[in-house]
Amino acid sequence: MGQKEEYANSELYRIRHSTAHVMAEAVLERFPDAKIAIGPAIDDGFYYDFDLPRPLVPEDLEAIEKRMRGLIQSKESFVREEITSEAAKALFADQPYKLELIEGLEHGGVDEDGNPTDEAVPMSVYRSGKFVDLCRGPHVENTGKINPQAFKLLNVAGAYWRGDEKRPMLQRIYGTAWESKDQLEAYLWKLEEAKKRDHRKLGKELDLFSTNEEVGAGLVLWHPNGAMIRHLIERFWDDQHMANGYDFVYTPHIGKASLWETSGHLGFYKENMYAPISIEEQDYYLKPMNCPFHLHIYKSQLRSYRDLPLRYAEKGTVYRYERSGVMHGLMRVRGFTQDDAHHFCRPDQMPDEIDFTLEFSINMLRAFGFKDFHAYLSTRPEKSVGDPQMWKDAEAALESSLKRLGVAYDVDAGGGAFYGPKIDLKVRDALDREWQLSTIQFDFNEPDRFDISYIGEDGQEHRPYMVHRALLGSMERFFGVLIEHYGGAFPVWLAPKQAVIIPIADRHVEFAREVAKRSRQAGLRVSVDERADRMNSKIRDAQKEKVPYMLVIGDREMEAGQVALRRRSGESLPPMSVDEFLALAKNEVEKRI
RNA sequence: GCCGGCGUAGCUCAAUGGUAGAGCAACCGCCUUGUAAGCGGUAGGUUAUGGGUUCGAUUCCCAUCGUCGGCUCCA
Repeated sequence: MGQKEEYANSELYRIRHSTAHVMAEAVLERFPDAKIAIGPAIDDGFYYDFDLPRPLVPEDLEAIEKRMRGLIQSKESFVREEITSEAAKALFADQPYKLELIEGLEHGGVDEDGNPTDEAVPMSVYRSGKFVDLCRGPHVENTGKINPQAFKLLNVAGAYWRGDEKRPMLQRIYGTAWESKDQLEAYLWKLEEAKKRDHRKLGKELDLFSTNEEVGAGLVLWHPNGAMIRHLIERFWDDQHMANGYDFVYTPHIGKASLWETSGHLGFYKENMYAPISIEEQDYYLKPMNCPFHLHIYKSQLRSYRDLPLRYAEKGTVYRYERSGVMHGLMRVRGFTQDDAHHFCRPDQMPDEIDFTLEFSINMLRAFGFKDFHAYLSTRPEKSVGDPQMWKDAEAALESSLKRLGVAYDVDAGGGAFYGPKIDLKVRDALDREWQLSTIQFDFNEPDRFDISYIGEDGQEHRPYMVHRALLGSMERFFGVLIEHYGGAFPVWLAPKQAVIIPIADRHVEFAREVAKRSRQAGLRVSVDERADRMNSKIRDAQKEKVPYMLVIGDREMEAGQVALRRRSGESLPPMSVDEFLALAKNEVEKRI
């Protein structure tokens, strides 16, 4: 959070906030009847929300941007003025959104950034040129401090007034602003890079997955290449779980209404569930979660304290009704497979169990090339179920595990689910973007609802702790993140095709097939490009497919019984024997590079 | 769900109120090739779907589906 404050006090923050004001001034010139809402600085830029007489088009943005440059040239000073609420109301008499903000400030309430404030705040306005805005500041001295070569308006989007979907929809203009032209260009370059790595684009180019209008939105078809990667991920996942004390379970995709009544989902999660399927006068629901089934497996027999901890793992496919506008490639879908598990343990085992789970989670993610983690610890909200002491113990266990493992974390006080505190783990990818993957959540609700217990040393029934956890999150989302992290150039151990063997002329095909056969026997996924094309063209195609190894075979290699290895990096290695190549590949597969 | 945009061949894109065109890919043929595109040919589209306006719609309008940028949501 220190970082946040640092940013809020930086010159860059002032530049961005000031650029937002200049933009609002330009918009008001163009649309004198515009109603202005709020316009803060954000990470990488700024925005301003407007209520306008018509939708903005790209030409508007160009014109506004041009006018902004003019306003910047005139070096208008930003002048701060303290003001009474009466004066403010008079000043903004025809600006209903500002009036609402003023009222909010009068009573405490919500400030410009949407953060609650407890007490009346002194009101201030900032003037620059003809524009005056209710604003806490700070700003740069004058608009000339904004580098006209270092800002850009990016796009227009809808945004609810005050983020409330029951309030009016405004038009939000997003922009970015920097101190220098170079910084702006670096930022725009990063956006371009991100576009190139977009998993939806790469998914098509590398033939990894698709969705289909007729199948339905948010329902993913895994093509052979994507499915191979998923299989390899799952195989690794299975091995790790087997080696770490998990039991595998399988459970159905639907369950009777009564199951979801018991679990409580029909009470608090129904709007995210698919409508029921009715048969023999019973309603069945597609499962949005796996836990009720796992709870029944737990309940299927009497449990002793000696049986615990129990860890039930399942790559469970769930279906959730996501509103139509929220779907996004593989990141947000309606049908997805969670790498789910539920742990049941005694209170005395609980801290160790959390330690184990967090460490296991981090090790799992590390295996896929993620190095930077950031955790969010969410604690008890106002409305919650369960014994407050259990909450405290659980929160303490989560926090001490984070500390022990040295994971950087923020505390989201009161941000937990009503049924228990949790840790969410975010990873940072190759482009410094954060993605939420793992989650470790206590549940103080379902054990009660299903009335699960174990017999303790004392011969009495006790309620176990229950923890939900997903390490990768879901196969879909994890795959999406992985695609973007590697930019489609998967490490050798995950590459759907690890090597393409490229015979230069037809007379080399036979030897190429021999090399392919030996490679397959050694466990590699290879193919021979037997097309009647030039070697150059075959290399080009293999590069585009991002195949890690290209083995070129011509007269020289055939005579010497060797292969010429070209890596997708462009690096060409001196000719080597097939065995040498296989040893090299084996080594890189094992190292997971 | 909401605001706005988009939907033309497998892919990337072009064009028009008078029933659509290119490159790549595919297929066929020639070439037998040395580290990112050899040459020629063939085939491929009810312009997302359903309505409407019009003499005529792929183009204009409406709805639906899908999708993109956001918002809200993601117990």
